[in-house]
Amino acid sequence: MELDERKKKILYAIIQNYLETGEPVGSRTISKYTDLNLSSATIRNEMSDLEELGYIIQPHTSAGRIPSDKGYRFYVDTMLTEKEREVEELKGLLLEKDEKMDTLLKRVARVLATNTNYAAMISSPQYHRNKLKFIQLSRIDARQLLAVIVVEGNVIKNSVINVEDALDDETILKLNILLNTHLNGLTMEEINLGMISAMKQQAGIHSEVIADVIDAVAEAIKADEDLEIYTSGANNIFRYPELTDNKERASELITTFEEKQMLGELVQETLADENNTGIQVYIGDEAPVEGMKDCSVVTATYELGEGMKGTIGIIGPKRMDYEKVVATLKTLMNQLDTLYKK
Amino acid sequence: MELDERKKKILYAIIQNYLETGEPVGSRTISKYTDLNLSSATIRNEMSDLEELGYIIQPHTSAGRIPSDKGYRFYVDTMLTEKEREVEELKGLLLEKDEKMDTLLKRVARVLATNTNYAAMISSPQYHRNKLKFIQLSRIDARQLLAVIVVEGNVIKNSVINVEDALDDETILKLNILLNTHLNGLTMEEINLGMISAMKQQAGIHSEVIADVIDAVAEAIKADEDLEIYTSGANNIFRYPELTDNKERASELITTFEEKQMLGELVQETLADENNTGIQVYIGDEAPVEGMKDCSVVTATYELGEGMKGTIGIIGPKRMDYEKVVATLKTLMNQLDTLYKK
DNA sequence: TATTAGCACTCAATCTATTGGAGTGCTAAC
DNA sequence: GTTAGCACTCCAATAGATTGAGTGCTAATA
Repeated sequence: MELDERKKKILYAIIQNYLETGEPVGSRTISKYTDLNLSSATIRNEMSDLEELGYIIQPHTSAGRIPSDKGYRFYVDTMLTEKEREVEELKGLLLEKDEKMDTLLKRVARVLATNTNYAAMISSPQYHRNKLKFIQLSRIDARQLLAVIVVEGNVIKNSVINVEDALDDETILKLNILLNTHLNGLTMEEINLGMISAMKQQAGIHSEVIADVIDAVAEAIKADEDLEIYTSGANNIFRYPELTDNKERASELITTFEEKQMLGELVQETLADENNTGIQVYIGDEAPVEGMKDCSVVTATYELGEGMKGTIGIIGPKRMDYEKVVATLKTLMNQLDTLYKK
Repeated sequence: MELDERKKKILYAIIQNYLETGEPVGSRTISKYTDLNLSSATIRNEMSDLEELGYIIQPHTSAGRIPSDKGYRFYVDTMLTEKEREVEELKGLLLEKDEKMDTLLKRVARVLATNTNYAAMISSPQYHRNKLKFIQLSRIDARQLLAVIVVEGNVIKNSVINVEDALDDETILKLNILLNTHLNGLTMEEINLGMISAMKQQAGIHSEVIADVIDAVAEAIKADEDLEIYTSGANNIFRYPELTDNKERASELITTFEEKQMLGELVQETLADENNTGIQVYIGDEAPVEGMKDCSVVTATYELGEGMKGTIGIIGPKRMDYEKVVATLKTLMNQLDTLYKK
């Protein structure tokens, strides 16, 4: 048995109705709502077929039908290809270039959450492909050095290095030159261990101290450790009884938002997806995050200049307003894009 | 009518029983549990008095009694003065000096939450009294300067400054000297506007550019904006039906944990309390945070070296195990103290 | 005078029918 | 292939009935 055109229409109508009401939908409703001009009995037959095909589910005998994950998948796929709802206005978002990265991201998360009434997350941009722009060691103390590393896009990292023997100004100057000549202009990936050991050799005399220093610098350079994730609107899950009626589940969800590492997987997966059409939808089990089996997740990859990629995600119930969410995300991406071009 | 010794004993017993069970406690229970050897009828009379005095409440006729906020207050006060439960072990906390501040604080929050089964928060230490240790401007680009500010205790702040006209190395050197001679060794509070304008004057020639630079430095120095607050265990509220049965309230609480600014007030209030015995208990309305009317909050001020003060808080239901929480907090403070002394 | 036993009363919580209605599946007719 | 009709199912809501923990009051007791 295949999905003919009529079945598709009916399935679409069922899901749309369910998204609106959150209640199981019966044959009579569809018979009246759609312009198919079919009696409820006919719809019933078709629904029976759709259930057999796995697109819809009956919570119990004598109840209407609700979409299965497969059904949602059908809906999302056809929706994304066929419809192109004009982009909505994003309320309350004013982006300014000078804003600091973290406050900007926090604000974006909040605006997304309040505009959609779902939970929102946003990851700080990863800058793997970016070039090292500036390295500097300074002495702040007899026994302490400060390493400042600046990457293109003005991402800055600091690291305090404890040294056993005091270094004189000249040594520090030499080290600075050594570091900059070797490393400047390189991307994170181009810096390898061989290079570092070569530098250690060149540094020669103070090898003990210098090894420490270079190690610390290498440590500071490692990018992946500062994948920051900001969330907002976790409280929105309380709007959807199917997510909060079971307290275990609710607690699990809240934990996921609070202990953000788990969301990290979502970020990785979204970024990894190469044939990236921009927006991805995970329904139920499809999401790579434990404890989101009852949710749907819509993610998007944003870009703030070359190589500065991050992930945005909206987490809500399966019956979320996919159209609106997708439209909202698209608006946002546009805004972030213009922001960078300014 | 006053609280005689017997009434106190009964009240104490009622509250303790309620803390254990979470159920309204009746006269018969008290009659059996305590060693007062009084019949339930007598207890009833006493309870009637206690209710009149406002220490306990009857949720409805023919129900047992539960403590009022005033009752809790009595309990906490007598408990804190009389009992000194030996300090419990804190499971899973290994503090190391070299750990970065933010990961340290996150871990402390998590350990507190898992040890107590309540929600925990911890604020980054405020360093008002700390001295400026090191300031440096560097050029990272024709049009961009990087300001690095280090404060005693190795708190580091960066700020990228855009300048219209390129500065030559000499100017930057001069600026560095100017900044360091004027500001080094000063506390945040000792730096005032008069001083800054004096510096602007001295800088003289490049006044336009220099004004920008000094403004940016002043901006970066402002301490209050980086009051970071870390939370953990928000999900624990689901353990206590009285906090989550009403979804509105639950949602409000979760929001408070997620949007951490509100917790900031708690931090301010705790730090402000001068006659600080170390640990404070807020019951219901007493807490300065909206949306915690059904909660109790236990806060403590920790100190990591002179002037580096921060706030720890445990948020749970009113019927929390105050003794355990207080003991746990005390252990923690000890550990933080030893950590600093190392 | 303080304490207690005894009893009537109250009220939330729990259980048990009972009912109404939304919805289905099936069959027979169109 | 479509539809009307009907018996059937099952949830959800409602209304009693029942239970039990707990109270307040009174009268007896130490």
